[in-house]
Amino acid sequence: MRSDPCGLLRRADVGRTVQLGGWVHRSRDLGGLVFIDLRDRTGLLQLAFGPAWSAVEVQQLAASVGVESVILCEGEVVAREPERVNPEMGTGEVEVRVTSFRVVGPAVTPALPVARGRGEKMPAEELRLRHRYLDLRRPELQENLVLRHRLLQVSRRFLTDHGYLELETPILTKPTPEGARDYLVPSRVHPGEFYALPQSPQIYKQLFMCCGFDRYFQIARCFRDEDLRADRQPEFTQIDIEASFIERQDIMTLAEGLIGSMWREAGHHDVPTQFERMTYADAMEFYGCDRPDLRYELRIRDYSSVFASLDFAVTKTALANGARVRGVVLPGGGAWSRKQVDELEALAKGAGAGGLLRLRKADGEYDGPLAKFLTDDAKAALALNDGDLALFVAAADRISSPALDRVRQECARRLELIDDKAQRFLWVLDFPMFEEDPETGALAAVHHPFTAPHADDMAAYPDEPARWRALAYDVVLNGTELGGGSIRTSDPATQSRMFALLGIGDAEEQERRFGFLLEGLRAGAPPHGGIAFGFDRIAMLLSGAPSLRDVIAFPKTTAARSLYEGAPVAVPAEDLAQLHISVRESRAGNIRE
RNA sequence: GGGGGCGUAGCUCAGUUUGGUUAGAGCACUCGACUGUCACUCGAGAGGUCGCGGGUUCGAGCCCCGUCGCUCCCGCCA
Repeated sequence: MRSDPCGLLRRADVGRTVQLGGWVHRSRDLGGLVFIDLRDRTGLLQLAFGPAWSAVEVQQLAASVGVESVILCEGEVVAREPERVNPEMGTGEVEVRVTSFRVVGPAVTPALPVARGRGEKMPAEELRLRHRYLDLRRPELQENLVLRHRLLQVSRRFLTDHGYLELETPILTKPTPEGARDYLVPSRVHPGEFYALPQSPQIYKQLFMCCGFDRYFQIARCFRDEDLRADRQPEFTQIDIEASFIERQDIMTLAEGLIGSMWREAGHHDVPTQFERMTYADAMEFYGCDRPDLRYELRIRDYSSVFASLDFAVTKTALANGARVRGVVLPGGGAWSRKQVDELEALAKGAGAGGLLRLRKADGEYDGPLAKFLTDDAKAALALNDGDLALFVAAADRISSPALDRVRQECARRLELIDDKAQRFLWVLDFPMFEEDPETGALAAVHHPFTAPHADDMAAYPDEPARWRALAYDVVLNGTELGGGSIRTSDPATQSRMFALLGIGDAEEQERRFGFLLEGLRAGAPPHGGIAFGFDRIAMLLSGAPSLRDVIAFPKTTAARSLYEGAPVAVPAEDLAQLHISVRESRAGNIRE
């Protein structure tokens, strides 16, 4: 039916008679001559129709066929004369003079354009999703999905070559009370009981290790019933990895290799073989967040000692209460208007800070509420240059870190400090094992409850689990988390203790909720650990797409709906009855489960 | 759960500031002309529940209230 994909014909094919099939991308009817740009996933090709080589019926058909119709044709590949070469087309040196032509899939007028003119804006997201069968025809989205395919293949190849087995885990699993909300699936055979869709294959992959599979990976679909974002879908794909008889370093080396292979596949050949490393403590101290963007500095510094000597009420009180005064110095920020700095303060307040203390230096003079309190020693310690703006937050670290994080991100953007060509990969290491709820003091796992703490921390502070660091690691690129993992607790007694520290002290409850993991560990567990990568996010970064929706064929809207098929939907009462589910009406009168 | 933006022709938008005749443009579509175009060009035509509902008014695309949808962000995402 087809001798060639249309986008691959080149000068070397001149003289061949070819059979082609594809979609009418655009057409130009010049009266005596007709041109059609034929499209398939390999690209565009110009078909030419003229009285010298096309029969009258063929010319008439070509002139009347609508865009997006599917056609089959036959013709001869001819070279274009030099002045008629189209350098923007891969096939621009040739065209096909069509001798026979058939419309096999006539198309109604498309609801939104597939072929866009230069500078023409994209249709609204809602329409693109509703008419996804057209949107996915656009070369940009086709390229994204083709890249996605290549990234999956190169990952499978890399991991397979390193001895990893691709093993599958169930989609119908057990609800997990911690973490994100589960998608629940009612059981028909067991009235009132529910499966959950997996948030991740975590426990299964650890059991694989207990079973001796030694090295596992899976391109795993995961589900979380939380609110969406541009970079968050309820259903997403992760590259999930676990290995036995390994240490943290082994997983990090493997991950660096895997990332390198994906980045090379996407055309980036300058990925370092070893990524930079930073402890969580340093990341929080100097960047205010656990996934710093190293493309710019604007480091946060501790100015507590400078302020300790100043008779300034705000900072004095804060310091007396055990807080610190931390801040950033912004070269050139002194030129910003009052309003522009107010906007920064709004960001800091949005992150929980009471406000931002401002200090500006211009022509050797200091300006701001602090200025008249500054001693010569303080001025020397601050070391401001003319044109600098310094912004301080006097608060506990858990307030000042996120506040200064947002401020410095916005300032880096304003000061155009971000080199968008740079790729700064970073390992963030030694996350705390637990975080303490500031009100209740209750512990929650920072990574997850199966992560192993540093053995020496447990030994040094046996009764202060809040001080334990975890053998966890995140890999970060330019401020975006690509993946994260940890060495797991393989000793069942330690695992049991972790559950107890997280408030699940009751042995029976532990067995009920995590029994099948604990049993697996008790049956002989090797030391093991792993990592998982957010694959959609990686595909988004490598394709340059602005949204996860542009690298997922059929994504959900931010309200978690599919607009093309119209899911979710209400189901007939008899179907619900089979599932032993009754539905009550919400205030708005809409049906809700 | 909260906040911001958007919703006008098939698509992208103008019109909303200050309510006032028959709501416009470009692209797409239909018809016509055209033998080297490649965002072809030129001429003509058709195409509207101004998201939806209610209110104010002599009169609403425009003002008010509500609601729905899309989107961005906060919360949330072990």
